Amino acid sequence: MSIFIYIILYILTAITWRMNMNALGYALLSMLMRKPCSGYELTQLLEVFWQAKHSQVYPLLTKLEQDGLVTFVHVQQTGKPDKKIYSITDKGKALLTQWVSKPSAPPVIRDEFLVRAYAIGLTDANTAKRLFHERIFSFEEKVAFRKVEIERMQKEHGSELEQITCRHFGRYLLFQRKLKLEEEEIAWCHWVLGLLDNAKMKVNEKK
Amino acid sequence: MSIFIYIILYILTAITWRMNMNALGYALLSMLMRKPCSGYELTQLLEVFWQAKHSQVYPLLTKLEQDGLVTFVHVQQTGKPDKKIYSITDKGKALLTQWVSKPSAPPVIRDEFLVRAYAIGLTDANTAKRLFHERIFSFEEKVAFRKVEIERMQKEHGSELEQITCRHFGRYLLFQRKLKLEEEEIAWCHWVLGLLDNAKMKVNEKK
DNA sequence: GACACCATGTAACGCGTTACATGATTGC
DNA sequence: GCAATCATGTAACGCGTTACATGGTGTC
Repeated sequence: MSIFIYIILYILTAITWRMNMNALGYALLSMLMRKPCSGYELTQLLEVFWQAKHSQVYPLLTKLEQDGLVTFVHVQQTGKPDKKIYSITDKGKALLTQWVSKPSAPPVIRDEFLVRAYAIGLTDANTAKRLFHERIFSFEEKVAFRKVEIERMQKEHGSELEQITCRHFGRYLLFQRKLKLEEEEIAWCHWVLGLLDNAKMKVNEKK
Repeated sequence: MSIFIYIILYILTAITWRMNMNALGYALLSMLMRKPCSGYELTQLLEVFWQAKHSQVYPLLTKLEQDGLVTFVHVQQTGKPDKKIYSITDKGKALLTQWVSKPSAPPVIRDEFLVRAYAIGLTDANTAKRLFHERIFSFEEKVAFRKVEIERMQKEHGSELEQITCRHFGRYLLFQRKLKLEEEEIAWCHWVLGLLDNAKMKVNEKK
């Protein structure tokens, strides 16, 4: 009885091994669900997830194509280099669909700034403030950019955007999430700056 | 004239090359500023930054020791394996101090769940909801844990904790940040669940 | 009897980054 | 003239993960 289960598991393992699909592979497939794209465009769009480099994207697309998960057509352009436009296949769509409802691996987050924040006591209050102001500045840029993107989406697609059936629904969710988290990061920086100011005032009081 | 600059740059490069310090190295140094620790303990404490494995921590500590940035003493224990307690040296402290005020590399964030959220349109509304409920559950656990840690710190160190001079200030900042961001993540999930419910209601209206 | 915790290490492998390589067009 | 944008690729290297290895104590 359970032999069948082992056979199925074996086949699934074999497929997984042959395809060696990692999260980036699925990220590319899910991007291609929205619309066909070139490798170059995918590299830019991937920014909603994380910043993968083209040197990783191009070879992976070749691999996905070999595994029959995507196909591409050559497109000749004038004044610009030629490109390959990739589309997801039925096989790719099936693989992605069965992957979506599986449990997710815990997120990987590595942020140098947090180490600096941790060791902030090694600097004077002014340097500390400078570091947090710089952090705020870089995140405000991100927030501004994110807001533009969200508004553009809302103008283009209207209330349809907030429907699961909309092709851009997933992208919209991620934009909103990034915006929230980036704003929260800024709020945290201001809170820290407040603490640093309190400390300064107390020093002045002592004088 | 500019020859001096090149010599300085060369020396700095040579030092950097020999020490080959990455963010994890500085993370360990900053942990050791708070108190001497074993490699095992450092691996647990590193959780505030990101989850490094012991297989990375132990060899790195050996390297830091060879570079004279940390020292260790053997501590024999009964009922438990022996351990090495590492402390930061003056050289390590100096290196860390000059690193803290340098600009930070952009954070690395890789989260599989976001790919699933992006491709959520491939599943039915119920599966989608299940995925977001699971996400909420795992983040609520983190929030609860974080709150316990913060309260423990506040009880132990009182209002001194909110002073840059406190040895635990950095750690406190990071705990508060994680808490805020984790709560924001949960809020986002609830927002998404709201959208998914709206969609369902509209389907019902059509019936 | 199995599992989790404490504690330290090594080896192999795969993923991701940096750098090398090419080339036409548009804007400052 | 220089940099940026579009567009695709390869090669080398280092970081980080998984797995292998050991072994005593305490808990279910």
